Amino acid sequence: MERIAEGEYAVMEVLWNEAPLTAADVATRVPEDRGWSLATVKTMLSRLLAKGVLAYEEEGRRYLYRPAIRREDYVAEESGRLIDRMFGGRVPALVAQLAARDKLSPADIAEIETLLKALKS
Amino acid sequence: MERIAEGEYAVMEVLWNEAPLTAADVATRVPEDRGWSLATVKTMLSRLLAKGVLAYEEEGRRYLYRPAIRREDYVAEESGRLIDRMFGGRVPALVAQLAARDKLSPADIAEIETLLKALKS
DNA sequence: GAAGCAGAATTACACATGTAATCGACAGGG
DNA sequence: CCCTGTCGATTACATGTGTAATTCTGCTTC
Repeated sequence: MERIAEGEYAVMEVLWNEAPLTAADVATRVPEDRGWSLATVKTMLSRLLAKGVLAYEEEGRRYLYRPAIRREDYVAEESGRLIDRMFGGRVPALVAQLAARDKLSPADIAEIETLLKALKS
Repeated sequence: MERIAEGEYAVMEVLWNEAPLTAADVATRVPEDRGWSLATVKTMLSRLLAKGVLAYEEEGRRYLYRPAIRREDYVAEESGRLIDRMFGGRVPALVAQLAARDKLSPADIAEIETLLKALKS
């Protein structure tokens, strides 16, 4: 699966939330703070098509875009990459790091514990 | 803190493991599979200096390079970025994803549980 | 039917990154 | 003293990315 750049990812997010959409619709749904013009969004869409992570169907003269890959799959790949690179593939090392940085609220801890408990049965 | 590109990161890894080192020494320690020439390694070193994430001291005519940022800090920043982008900042969502993908061995689970238990006291 | 508008396609351009080669300075061996 | 190897510094060049503007083409509206 081709790599998706940071900006492109924002477009994918939109389409993972709602699809199919026209280019114009995607543009209105991209987070405000990107400050993108419609032209920029169209560039992103083309590049994502070229990467094969989006598909489209023609609706009259317009395209309706939709994701061609599943969000879970991409997210899994990216997180795997990070865990491999930064933690030698060891998930516990990641969790230890988060713990050391106080990134885990008591609620997070409880939630994770419940998750893990369920896994063991 | 400036962003470190994938390739540059490999150089940082070397120096986080052992520092200070000369450019030549870094080159020999970069993973084989990169297939980098010494020139490439030198480019990386310059760019990392420019980004302020490396420092050096002169030893005669050579530089001895050493990290100017701590590995933990950088790793924390990067993992935070990924968790924010892909999991809405929710660590349990990340763990759930890993679980759903069978990325957690029984040993991992046990290790994480121990970790979390320690946190609560 | 001409003019404009709305889509996608094409082109643009600067900065980042991967991957070097080349340059200019100097140190050490003959 | 000069040659050569070794440094860092500078330059190179293709591809990716952010961020558009421009072009081409066909539908709509006078």
